[in-house]
Amino acid sequence: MSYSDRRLEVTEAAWRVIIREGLDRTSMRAIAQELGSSTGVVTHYFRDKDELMLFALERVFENLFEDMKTSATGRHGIERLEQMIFAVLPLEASGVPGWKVWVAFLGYAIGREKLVREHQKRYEFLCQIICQELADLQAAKLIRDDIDLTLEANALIALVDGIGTGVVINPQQFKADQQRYLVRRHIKSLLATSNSSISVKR
Amino acid sequence: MSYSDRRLEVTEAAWRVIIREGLDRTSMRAIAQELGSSTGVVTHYFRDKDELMLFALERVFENLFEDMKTSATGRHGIERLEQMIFAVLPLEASGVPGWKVWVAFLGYAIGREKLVREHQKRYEFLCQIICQELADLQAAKLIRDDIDLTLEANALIALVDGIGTGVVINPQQFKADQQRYLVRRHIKSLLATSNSSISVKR
DNA sequence: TAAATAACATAACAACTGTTATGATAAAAT
DNA sequence: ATTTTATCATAACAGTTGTTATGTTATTTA
Repeated sequence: MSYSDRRLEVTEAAWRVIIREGLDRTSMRAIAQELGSSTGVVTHYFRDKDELMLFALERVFENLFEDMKTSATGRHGIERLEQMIFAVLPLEASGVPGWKVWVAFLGYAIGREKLVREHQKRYEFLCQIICQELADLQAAKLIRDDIDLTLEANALIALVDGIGTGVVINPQQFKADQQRYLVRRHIKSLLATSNSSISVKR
Repeated sequence: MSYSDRRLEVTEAAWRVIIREGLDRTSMRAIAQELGSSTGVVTHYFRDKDELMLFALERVFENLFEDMKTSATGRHGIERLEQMIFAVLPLEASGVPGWKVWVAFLGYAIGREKLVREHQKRYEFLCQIICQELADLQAAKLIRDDIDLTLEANALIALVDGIGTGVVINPQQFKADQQRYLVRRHIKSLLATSNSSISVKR
C-alpha cells in the first residue's frame, strides 16, 4: 500500500532526473534530492541501483501497456488495432516524457547484456500482443491470409519505435495526424486486396 | 595525416569500449587501455571528453552516410532509393556495431540538449537527402505527385531507425530479406497509381 | 647541430559514485 | 506498555571519474 506508493514516488523522481540530467547522471543522491529527501529513502526501498533501474524500466513499459489495453477495450476490427497503436504513440506532448525514458534505457542497454535481455523480453511480449490482434483480424478475413504475422507485428513495432525516437529527438518532426496517417497507411497495406485502398488526404 | 589517423584510432577504440561496456562506462582510461596506451594519448588528441564523444558520433554518422553515397552512385529511379536505404540497414552482422553505437548515443542524448541538437542536425540532413531523392522520383513521375515529401522522408527514416533498433536489441528479429521486403513495400506505397499494386482513392 | 614541437607516460587533484553501517524517530504489533 | 519494525537521515568507505600539470622521448624544423 503505502510501501508500494513510496516505491513509485522514488521511481517517478528517477524518471524526472533521467529526463532532465540523463540516465548515466541519475545518481542515488540526485534521485533523493529530486524527491526532497535523503538517500536513505532510496536505499530503503531498493536493494541497489540495478533494482531501481530495472523497476523504473518496468514501470515505463507497463504504463504504455496499460494505455494500450485501455484503448483496446470495447473496440473491434481494424479500428481496435489502430487505437492500440495510437495509444503508445507520442501524439501529445504528454506522451513524450515516457518515450524519452524509453529511448534513454535503449541506449543504456548497449554494453549491458542483462538490460538487453530485458528489452528483448518486452519487445517479444509486445510482438505477441500485436500478433494476436493480427491473427484475429486474419480469422475475420479483414487482412490478407498470406502475411507473416510475426514479421508484420515487428514491422509495426519498428515503425512506432522509429516515430517515437523521431519525436524525442525533434518534437515537431511528426504531428499527431501525421503519426496516425502513417500508422493507418501501414495497416492498410495489410488489408485484404479486395478492400485495399488508400484514401489520400490533401 | 598521421595526426588524423591517430585521432581515428582513438575514436575506434572508443567505439569498441562503447559496444562492450556501455557509453556511460566509456572512460578516458578505458579508451586508453583499449588502445594499448595511456590516457596521455587521448588527452593529446582531444581537448576534453565532450569533444571526443562528439567526434565519435560524427564518425558513426559519416560512415553510414558514406555507405549511402556509395550505394547510390550509378543507380537511378526507385532502385537508387532502395539501395540507399539498404546501405544503412543492418542487413549483415557487420552493420550491427555501428547501429549499437548509434542507439547508445541516442539514449545518451536524453538530458543533454547539446547532443539532442546534434542528432537533430543529422536527422534533418538525412531528411534532406531522402527528400531530394523523392523529389527526383516525383519529377520523373515514378511516385505520386501528391505526397508530402518531408513527411515521407521522415517516415522512411523512422522505419529504418525502428528496424535498426530492433536488430540491436534482438539480432534475429529481422532477417536481411525481411528488412528489404519491408522497405520495398513501404516505398511501393509511394508509387504512381498506374504502377502500384495498391489502388489509391483520390 | 640546436631548438622547437609533437607524441606520449605518469601522477596527482578534487569531485563524484554506489554501497554500507549506524542512529534516530515514529508507527505497529504484541 | 513494551518490543519490534518501518521509515528516514547522516556519514564514512573505497573506487572511479575528467582534468591538469609535469615529465620524457621522438620527430621536425630552422
